[in-house]
Amino acid sequence: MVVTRFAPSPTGYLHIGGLRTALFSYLWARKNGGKFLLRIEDTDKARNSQEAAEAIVKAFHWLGLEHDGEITYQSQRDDIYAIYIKQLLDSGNAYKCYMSREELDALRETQMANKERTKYNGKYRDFTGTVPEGIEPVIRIKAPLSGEIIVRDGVKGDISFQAEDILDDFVIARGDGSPTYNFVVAIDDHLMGVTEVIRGDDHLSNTPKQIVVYEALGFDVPKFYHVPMIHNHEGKKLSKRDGATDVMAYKEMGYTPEALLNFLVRLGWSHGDQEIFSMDEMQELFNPKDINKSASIYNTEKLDWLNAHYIKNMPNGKLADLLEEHGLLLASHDKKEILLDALKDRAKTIKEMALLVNEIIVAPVSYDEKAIAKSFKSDAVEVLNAFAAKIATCSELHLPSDYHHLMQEVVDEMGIGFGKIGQPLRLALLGKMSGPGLDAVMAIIGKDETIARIDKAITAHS
RNA sequence: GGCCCCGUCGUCUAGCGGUAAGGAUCCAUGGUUUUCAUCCAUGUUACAGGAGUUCGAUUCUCCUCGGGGUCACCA
Repeated sequence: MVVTRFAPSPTGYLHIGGLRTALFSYLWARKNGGKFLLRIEDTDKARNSQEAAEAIVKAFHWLGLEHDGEITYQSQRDDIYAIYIKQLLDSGNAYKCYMSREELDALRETQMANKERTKYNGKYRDFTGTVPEGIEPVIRIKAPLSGEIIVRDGVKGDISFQAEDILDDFVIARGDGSPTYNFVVAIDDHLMGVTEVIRGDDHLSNTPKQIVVYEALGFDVPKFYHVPMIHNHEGKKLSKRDGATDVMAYKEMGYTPEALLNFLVRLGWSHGDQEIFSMDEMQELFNPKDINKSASIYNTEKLDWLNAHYIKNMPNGKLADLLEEHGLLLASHDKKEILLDALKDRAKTIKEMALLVNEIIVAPVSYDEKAIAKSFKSDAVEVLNAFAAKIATCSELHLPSDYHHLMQEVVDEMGIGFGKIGQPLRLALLGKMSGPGLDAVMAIIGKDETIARIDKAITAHS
């Protein structure tokens, strides 16, 4: 059974980087018929973990990712951690350290002055004398002082660390008794039955410490996959400014879950040349062994393209629902299908599409002056009047093709090219020179509105 | 600074000793379209540098350079 987990610290929302590791973990669990667990790393009790968890679950829900089982809150597991602290103390794998903050600071300063690595000096490791008064001791684990620690990483390969380079007897419980990160991670992953840890490679250098904990407790070490970071345009860690914002902001901006997930799954992972992945395909094809070793740069050009792709291929009913979330009520519009068909391959986001819809159903309040000067001369008025007169006499006008036939008739009768009617008509209906097919526009707004807009434009420019 | 990781078009990436270094995006051009967008076609652009190993290196090794991560009683 493959068990993965997503273990965010409660910053209050889920961002792009976190979402990607969550997605990878989710896909790998689903592919193997395993479990995808959620744990909130809130050993720092100052923050409201409940709120953070809700925000993350909400984002997962929007994207269609569901975690299995109950959410684990580290802040509620102190009694569990206490058992393991005691176990290590009893077995002699950990000890109380009475060094004061001042003494520790002084030690560091000396080491820095001597250009040495800053590390705890092991003063209380095998201490037998009398203990200082008035100090709440921290608990330190006895880490190996020499030798090699190998992290077997599924992405990067085997990585070797020398204990003397990176380890010291690090703190596993603070003076107030609360446990620290590297300690609880190992315990929780073990207790939750996590078999594969997929996380950002900023955790790579923590891993040897966690391995020390696993081994001190006699736990099996899980399989690790450290996925490279996502960088911003400057090549630095992603910050709020450049994309590490709340994932839900992408919903606000009009991106679809399909596009966002597809975009993220291809950031750092690939399956040959394939670009488009449905959720089913992702679950079928994802394998962490195909994750890249190098960091990637966050750039939304491809996200825009993917979003446009998914909008283009979306059933109209679903599209209407999404538009409704952006404040556009289309349910009662009798020409909804024509409208959506005319616009769905023109928008990069749902939000943009909502704007495009409004550009059609709301009459223009101004006209492109340059285009008016060029294409709205007296002969154009004549053509428009002829066309308006023609549609006024027709009673059954519903489809784009109905309007197209009438435009064709006018063109034929007057012996002119299509451009002679198209350009002025477009200006009259939309106020500008771009937009969807005019026959569709007219079918959407209807005969009366078409005539009204033609009259209005002629009045305004004669 | 110590330790660790990384280095193919601007960007996302394929490649796993022999390729005209492929795809996607972006950009440009052409076609389609009454317009714009879509769509289709075409095109510009990449193996960080230097030594090895080898008949042959983008691919393997080492060095340099460059970038990133991490060094807490934060997670």
